[in-house]
Amino acid sequence: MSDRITPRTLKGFRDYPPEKMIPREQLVEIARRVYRSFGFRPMDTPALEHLEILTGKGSDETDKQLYRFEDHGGRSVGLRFDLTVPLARFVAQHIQDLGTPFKRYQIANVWRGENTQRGRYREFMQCDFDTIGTTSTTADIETVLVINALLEAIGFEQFTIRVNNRQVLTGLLEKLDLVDQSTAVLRALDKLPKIGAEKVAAELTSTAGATPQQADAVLQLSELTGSNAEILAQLEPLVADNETGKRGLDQLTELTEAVAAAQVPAERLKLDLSIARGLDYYTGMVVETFLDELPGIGSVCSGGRYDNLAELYSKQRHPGVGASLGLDRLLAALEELDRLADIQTSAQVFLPLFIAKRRNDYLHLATQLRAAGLDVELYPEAKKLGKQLQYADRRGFQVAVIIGEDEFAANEAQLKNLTTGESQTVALDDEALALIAEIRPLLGS
RNA sequence: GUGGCUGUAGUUCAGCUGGUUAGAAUGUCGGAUUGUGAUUCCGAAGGUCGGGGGUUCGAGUCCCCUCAGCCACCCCA
Repeated sequence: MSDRITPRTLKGFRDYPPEKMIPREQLVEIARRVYRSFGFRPMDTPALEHLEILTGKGSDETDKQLYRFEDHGGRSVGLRFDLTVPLARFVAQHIQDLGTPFKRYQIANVWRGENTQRGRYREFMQCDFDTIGTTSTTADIETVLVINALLEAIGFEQFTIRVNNRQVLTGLLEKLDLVDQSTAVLRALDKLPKIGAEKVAAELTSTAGATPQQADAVLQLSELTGSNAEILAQLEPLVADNETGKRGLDQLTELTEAVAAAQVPAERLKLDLSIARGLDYYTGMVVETFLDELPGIGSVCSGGRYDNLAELYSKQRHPGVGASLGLDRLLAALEELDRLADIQTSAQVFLPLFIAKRRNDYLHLATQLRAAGLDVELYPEAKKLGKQLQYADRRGFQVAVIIGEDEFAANEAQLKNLTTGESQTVALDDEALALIAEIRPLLGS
């Protein structure tokens, strides 16, 4: 019997026991609700795609991380490593039927064979929302509003949405004749908060081939500080003689005004010209979101505008804008801030199986309560009442409905508030209406 | 992918320079208490010391490989 297989999971892949899954499902539920409230519609794509769909982009980095293999029919296939590439394929294939603007959300797992760290796994969930087929700045603005609504709905009040516009940087690079090196410049700039201006300047000269003067010129953008209005004012002379840069400035101005008009507290939106985002397909607005209480955890919601989503798969141009909620980071943050309620049950109402012979009566009552919209768990064994209540207590049930022979005889139920320990006696009519009415107020919060 | 740290009951950890049947706390289960849940008391189960190989009279302890976790680089959610 020693040749039994050791139970284990692959590196970077995780099991989700109920105590992890319950807050996870709650977050996903919140995200869905917020996305829908802005009119985004659900969609999904297969986990597995033809390899050339995924490798099309050709970046070495994604190529290294891609899970790839041959399927049973000898096809080369790969697991999706993000939701953007499958969206591009989907749009190229179906946009005629969908019409534009196409607003979608997609919450699904993706896989990357990279090295693991806390909060970084090989299988993880992305919660993306995008608006495809419009270049309107209104869609950019709405993206910021969705991020704000998302974090509010999760229960955060202190967070900062940092916004930049790629065209500002692109304009500057045009002036400096560095456009060809934009990817290297972006990656260097992205490290600014981590390694500091000096090292970024060094990387700009070594990797991006900039002269020290050019590096300084690029870095001066990120040194602009002050209120949003002050930053915009300082930016104006820097982009004055470049069309691209001016467009970026105009869009940023429009965005700050619109977001304020939409009642987002002013301190939450911060123009930050050092926000770069390493991905080179962004062409307009870029956005990252930080929790003020835990800035070190990184951006919990990031995205931006891209000019041509499906260029690899279609002759048509499909501009779009969107962002992705970092579910795992957010869960890690909530855990660290001790904001995860210790709920280990799906139901709130606990029904002990007190008298074994009365099982069918309990089942009947549970059915009545469920019909009234209450979630009820009936204990499956007629163990001692103390044990059953202990089970309910440990799992975070809010109320227990206790009915023994005395109560059955008197047509009563004992309604116990498991949080306070108090009990009350409630008459048990044929439809349990009085009981239902008494349970409801106990399930607040 | 590169480099560093770590790995002992479900969980958090003890285990001195290698030395007989690997401990504690907590949790789990049972009982004291066959009608009331975080208290108390009693009892039980639970470990091939991550896995494999080697050195040794003897390895949880030393060496090698491997797997997993964490950290940095890289990249990013």
